[in-house]
Amino acid sequence: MVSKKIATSNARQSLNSSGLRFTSQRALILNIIRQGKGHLDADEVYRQAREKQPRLSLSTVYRTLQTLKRLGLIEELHFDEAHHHYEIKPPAEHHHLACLGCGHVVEFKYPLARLIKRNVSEVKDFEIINTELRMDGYCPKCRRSKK
Amino acid sequence: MVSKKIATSNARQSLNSSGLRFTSQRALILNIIRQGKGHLDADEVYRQAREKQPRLSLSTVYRTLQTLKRLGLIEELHFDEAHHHYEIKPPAEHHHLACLGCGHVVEFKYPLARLIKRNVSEVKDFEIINTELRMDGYCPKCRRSKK
DNA sequence: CTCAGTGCAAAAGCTTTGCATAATA
DNA sequence: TATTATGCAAAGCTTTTGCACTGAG
Repeated sequence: MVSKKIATSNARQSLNSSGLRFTSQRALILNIIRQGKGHLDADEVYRQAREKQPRLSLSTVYRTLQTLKRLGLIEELHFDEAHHHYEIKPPAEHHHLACLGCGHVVEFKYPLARLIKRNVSEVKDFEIINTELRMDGYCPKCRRSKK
Repeated sequence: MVSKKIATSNARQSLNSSGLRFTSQRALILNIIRQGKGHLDADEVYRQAREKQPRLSLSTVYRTLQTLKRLGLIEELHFDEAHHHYEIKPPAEHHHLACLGCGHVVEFKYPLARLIKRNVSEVKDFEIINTELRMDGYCPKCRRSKK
């Protein structure tokens, strides 16, 4: 996979230029999130990571997630549940719709921040850093079998 | 306060018609959330509730929050932090913009669900139950004093 | 009178932290 | 070699649960 090597060297640069170190653990965790279908929580990252590095610890996962988040390499999402989810920070603003029936998560792009900033007076003078839209509902399949 | 008595009897009806009971604890907790400026987390509700009912327990707060949420009387919000926030469920769809500098939260109304459902093909066939938009950024004041 | 709700205490997640050891720059 | 990062174990928070007792309907 060509893009993986490029992405890895980008991550190395991001880390080094912040005075941080590029370790095998950080590379592994980043790759897991990059390839992760859907959105992974810390424990899922941990489980997948241990398949490659059995001695890796859960604390390292948590610390790495925070580091990567701080560097802007990944994004932290807040679902309904009690824990956080992570995904690679995408170039375009995008959002999430989760089915309450089957748990399936649909992603879609939509330039909301721009729209809101233009149309909502309370927001006009803010500098928007981050935008997260989360919707819940029922997908067609689950809607049918709901009752 | 006139509206309080009305709201209380509404809550009583909501509870009773679901086979649930209207207790002093539930009334108290609901009133605290109703009058709460901003968005309260479970512990803040607990602290305020104990001023009136010192023997009230934290478990009751959690159980009541879930009950009220299930009844649609309050809404659960997911901020950046590790715990949830609650507010009275407003009639119109509204959203939140939090300043990363001073923590101030601005609320604004905007009919997003309708808009998204109309404009995003991936969403068209879903039955939307809940929509939450959260944005972070810097308010004019904090933006100035940021550097 | 009956069953749902409460208080208390204990347990169960998820996440963070202290410290000695290992590894990067 | 000088720090930064890791692993391990322990602690910290938020939230949930079991059970006997209380109280609303």
